[in-house]
Amino acid sequence: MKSELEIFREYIRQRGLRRTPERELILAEIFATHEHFDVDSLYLSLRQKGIKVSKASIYRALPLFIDCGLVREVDFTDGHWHYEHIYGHEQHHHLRCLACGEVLEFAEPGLSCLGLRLLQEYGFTVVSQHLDVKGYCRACRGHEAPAEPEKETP
Amino acid sequence: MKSELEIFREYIRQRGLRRTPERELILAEIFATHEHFDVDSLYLSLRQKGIKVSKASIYRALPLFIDCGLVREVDFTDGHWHYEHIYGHEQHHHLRCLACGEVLEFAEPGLSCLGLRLLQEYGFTVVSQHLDVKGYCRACRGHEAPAEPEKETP
DNA sequence: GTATCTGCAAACCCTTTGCAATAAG
DNA sequence: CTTATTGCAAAGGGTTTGCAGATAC
Repeated sequence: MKSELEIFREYIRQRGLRRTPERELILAEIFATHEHFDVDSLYLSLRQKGIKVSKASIYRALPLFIDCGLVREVDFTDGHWHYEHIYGHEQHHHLRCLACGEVLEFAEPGLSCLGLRLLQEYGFTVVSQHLDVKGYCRACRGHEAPAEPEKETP
Repeated sequence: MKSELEIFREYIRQRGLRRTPERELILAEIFATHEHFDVDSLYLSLRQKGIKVSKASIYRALPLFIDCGLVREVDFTDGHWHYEHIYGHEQHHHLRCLACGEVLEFAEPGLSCLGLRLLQEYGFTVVSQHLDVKGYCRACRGHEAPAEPEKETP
């Protein structure tokens, strides 16, 4: 299996873009980080390692990583984007606790045939699918009651 | 079945908030509108009817509607939030065309038992779940090829 | 009467962009 | 050499907030 760096260099070459240390340092940091990140946390963790890259460069590099399928936008809950690296990571979805903000990942194999169904039924070609579940995690359950019980058909 | 206005008034009363014409006009407009909206379109459609409500009031009213389960945030694709009214509307998910931006709705009954599974497996109490699918609609299919074919396990 | 709500405009904050200097190919 | 990229700082744009006046209750 190719490394993320190889994937990225191939993408860069194909597009006639330029291989720069900044982009590769940012990419390395993204894949060194355990999970979700945002621009600010990424910027800070680079700085803490003594790597000086401007936020502008991070903002300009992210669309490239997304475009070549290494990274995806996850959510926009706090008024800014959160991202995660997806290459080499099982397809998964997210549980977000409304009380503590914790994010859990889970798999939903039942969705594997959804793409085919959407193609047949709507002529829609699926590129990505993500299930976003909000609620209360085990620790917060009871402490903070949900406003309304979930209903399938209100 | 209670009307959205009744739901909202009950919510307002319970919280000791105040029933104002502005909030109810905004709510009425949201439910008069066919589907998805954003703050700007809502503001403009109110204005076109000669209803003067400030954007600040809209921004301050939306969290209330969301909190009482009448409205939900849908996505943040264009750099700002989009919303939809959900009360009295079948639970559904979204297909977003990456080429033309069109949004289709579809049902996924297979997810109806997900809540129970997440509760058993993770102790997670589901409040809401939304499946966000990106890809290319029938009209755009072929015109603009997806960057990477979808893979279940990369 | 008192506390909430509205409208206005300014403040906020994340993100984008213009520009000159730098560096990749 | 030519053109993409970087860093800086300023601009952008949706959202939030402070404040004075209006208004529910």
